[in-house]
Amino acid sequence: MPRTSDARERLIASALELIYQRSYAEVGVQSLCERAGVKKGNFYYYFDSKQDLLVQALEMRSQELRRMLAPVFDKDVPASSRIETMFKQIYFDQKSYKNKTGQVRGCLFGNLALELSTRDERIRKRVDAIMQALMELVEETLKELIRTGELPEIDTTASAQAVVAFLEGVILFAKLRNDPELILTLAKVAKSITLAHHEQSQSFEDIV
Amino acid sequence: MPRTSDARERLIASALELIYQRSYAEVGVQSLCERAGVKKGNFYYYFDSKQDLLVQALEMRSQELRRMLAPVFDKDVPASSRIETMFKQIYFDQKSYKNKTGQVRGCLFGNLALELSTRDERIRKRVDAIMQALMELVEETLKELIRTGELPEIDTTASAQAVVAFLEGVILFAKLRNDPELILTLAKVAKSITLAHHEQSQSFEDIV
DNA sequence: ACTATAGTTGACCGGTCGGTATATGTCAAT
DNA sequence: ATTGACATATACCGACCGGTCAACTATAGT
Repeated sequence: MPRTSDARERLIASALELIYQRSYAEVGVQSLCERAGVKKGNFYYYFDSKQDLLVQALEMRSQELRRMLAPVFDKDVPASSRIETMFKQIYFDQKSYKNKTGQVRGCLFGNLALELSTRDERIRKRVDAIMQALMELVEETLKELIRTGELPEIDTTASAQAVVAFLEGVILFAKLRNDPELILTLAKVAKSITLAHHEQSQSFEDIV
Repeated sequence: MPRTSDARERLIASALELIYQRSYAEVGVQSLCERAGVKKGNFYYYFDSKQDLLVQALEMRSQELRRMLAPVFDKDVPASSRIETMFKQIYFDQKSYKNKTGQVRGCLFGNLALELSTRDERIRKRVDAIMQALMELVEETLKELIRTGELPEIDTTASAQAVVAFLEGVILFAKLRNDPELILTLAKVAKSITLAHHEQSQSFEDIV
């Protein structure tokens, strides 16, 4: 039997929209249903719980992220500009949302990481896995730069971690200031992060 | 007439504890009162609203932060090691909390920045101001390093911004992984961030 | 001892929370 | 035409939400 209802999809879309803009705790099942045009009793036909909906919405959104980042980390874009391009891509994303709604909503995964990491182990693990996947894209890029001699032999895992942490921090500030331009301003700093690890406990003079 | 009750202080302490560990939306006035040993009706004798309590708690916590960071940014610690020392200090803070409770709680201001920036303008402004103050400590450090020739002439405002953004990103990951060691690992990357801005649109080779 | 005020209390408000139970409507394959 | 899965709807649960209020008690300063 074919699916004949898109209520599930509408609920996931509503969850993505509302939880992204507000927060998980602040968005009730009721408002989710209202936005999706679904009666509350019907909600639990499609999802075991509010948490279950979030898990499935997270899956959807992580695929969106993958799709958005695919051209950025594609083989035909030079490795040396991928990370900066990623920052720019995220900048455009945040900016277009601000143009629509007046608000910078930040990174859904970052938002949920801080809201739910200490409260919901299942969500924590999913968000962690998504971040891990992003880090692997960055790490692959770094490895390629080492292969081509554009980067020295550094700890690619730690450096990729640092780049993604910086990205999340930058997005946090963009949300706090409600100013997407900040992402663009700080994007160029990102590449310097990759150079830190092989310098160990060097003083500033040694680097300069 | 002198103050004869510490209920206000107990409520603020409870708010700091509970909101830090859970989130603003998830912690109700009721649970706040239970922890502080105060009846709910009494809560509104001391605070206009739950939001009002958070504002005042934020004030308290920002003073704690200032006190915690004062020795780090003191004149008798060399400017070249202040930023790294700040990371270490925050590492110890997060680690001691994890030893007590089993959880990395992250940065209260970062948590609230992501949870409430789009929802509560008053809180947003307060958190922004606190972040700004931290950035100024970092910026003063950078200026001193330039004065002593340990750093080239860079855009200190943007670099300080980048350092604090990185810090917040690192803390976010520590919370997501529930692993404070991450802060220590990534601390050494911080200094390289300050070197990025005067490199403009340089390629990786130019830096290496 | 009195009194003004600081502090406390419990009952109550309308509304929402996540979740459940159950009856019914819809449609395709047999 | 009947079956059975898909799908929707209504009504309800106890608990909790942030917030209000009038009545009360405890105490410090006189």
